[in-house]
Amino acid sequence: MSYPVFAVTVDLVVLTVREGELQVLLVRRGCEPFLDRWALPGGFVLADEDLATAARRELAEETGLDGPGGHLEQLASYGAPERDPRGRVVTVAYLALLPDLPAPTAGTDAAEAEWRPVGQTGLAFDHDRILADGIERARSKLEYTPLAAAFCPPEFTVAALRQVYEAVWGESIDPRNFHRKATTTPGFIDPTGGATEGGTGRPARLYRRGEASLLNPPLLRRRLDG
Amino acid sequence: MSYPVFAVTVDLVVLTVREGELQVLLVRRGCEPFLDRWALPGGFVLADEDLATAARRELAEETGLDGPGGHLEQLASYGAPERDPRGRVVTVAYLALLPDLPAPTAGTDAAEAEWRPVGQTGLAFDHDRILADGIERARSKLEYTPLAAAFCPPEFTVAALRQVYEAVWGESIDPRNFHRKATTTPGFIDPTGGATEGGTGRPARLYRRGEASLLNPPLLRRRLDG
DNA sequence: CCTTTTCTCGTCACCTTGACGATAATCGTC
DNA sequence: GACGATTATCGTCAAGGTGACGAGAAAAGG
Repeated sequence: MSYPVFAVTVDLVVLTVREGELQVLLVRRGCEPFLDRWALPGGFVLADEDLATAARRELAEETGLDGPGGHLEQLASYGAPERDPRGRVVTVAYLALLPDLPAPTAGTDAAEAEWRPVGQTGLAFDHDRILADGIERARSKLEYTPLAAAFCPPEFTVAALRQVYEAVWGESIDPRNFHRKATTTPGFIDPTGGATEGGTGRPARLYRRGEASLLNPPLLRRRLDG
Repeated sequence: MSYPVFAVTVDLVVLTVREGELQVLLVRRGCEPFLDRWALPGGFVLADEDLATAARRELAEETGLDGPGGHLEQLASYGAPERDPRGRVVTVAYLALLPDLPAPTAGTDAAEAEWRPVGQTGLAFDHDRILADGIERARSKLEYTPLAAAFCPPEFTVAALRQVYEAVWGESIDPRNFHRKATTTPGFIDPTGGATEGGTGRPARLYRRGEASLLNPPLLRRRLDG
């Protein structure tokens, strides 16, 4: 039995909240095809490597990060016959949510890598589509899981968490209602006992990410229509 | 630049509601590896074929069905290095939701294909895991989308729709509250004007699947805990 | 005609949410 | 040190959704 031969890559939709907006990590391609075009970071899966392992390796290579912070999950796979002019390539896209930590793209290779506001189009291959799918997944995940905390440092305030929601969803949220929701939904966030110092206004209590995997009840964004 | 060589397959988690319970289409393997073991139906992606096209082709081959009824979506990809002893194979799993139509597995090839209650384990490869992921996806989809109608024939009653929910979720639902929810959520179901005849009890109105892609508000199952 | 069955509609208490007022705790300035 | 600005936190209230459950409507069968 013979069967077609494929190459398999992983591509990463790495999202963070910087400067009050949702941004994505993009690299400028240094070789053909799509030379000099912006693209999602990614690379080939090695011969003896699991898909998730390849995704973690690429993420570490591009960002220098690896630790327990943030979140990485499989997004979807894309395998249209003509998506890569070099041949038959199937890519498994992963979605990463990272806090806005100091090391901005201070990794290693990846010609130039930069944080760019989402909404930029004209990416290489079918990466416009993959990015759009990743953003929608992130927006949806914030509704049903406590993963917004993956965008925050280990300890954060309710206001910081709210600003994540506002940046990812692109809509403003009432601070008082959000505070009630965040502090009363079981397993969403846990108080550390500490508080912020030195800022303007009343000091805010600090929280850690809660242990729940699902928000119950969920925190739904406003839907315009069905 | 050289890179590892892969084979790519699609595997299908085909679910239906039969005899009041959730069932999955399984085939008995006719060749090594895992000879005679139950497995999800699937096959290799052809040289010039898109992933979704391959999934639709396999679905048609195994079930004989193809029409507009039902629902097919990508589930996830699985590519552990040792998941197939023949070599490096990445599989893209698809989830199909089908009504319980007459032609039960009356397709073509696929040595023996049968509807089996979900919950059966001991499948070939990593298909236990894929099946579990598919079931969880289906349960979740029923919460946020009108896709339960994909398990029903084109025209159906509210009671039939409720029985789909009960079978997929494995819990009983109050018929009166479900009726209110199904008939008042915009875009969930649309009345055809017709009604059932000849059954026992009061005739039930018939409905078609609504045009909404998302239930708003969603229809959440009971969660034991976060 | 009466019972059984199932569909459909109502009622009521409870909870969650959106809108928004009020208080608390800090900083900067005078 | 008093005062206003700023932000965090807590309360209040009405509207809407949900769970629990009663009751009528419309058929079949004896």
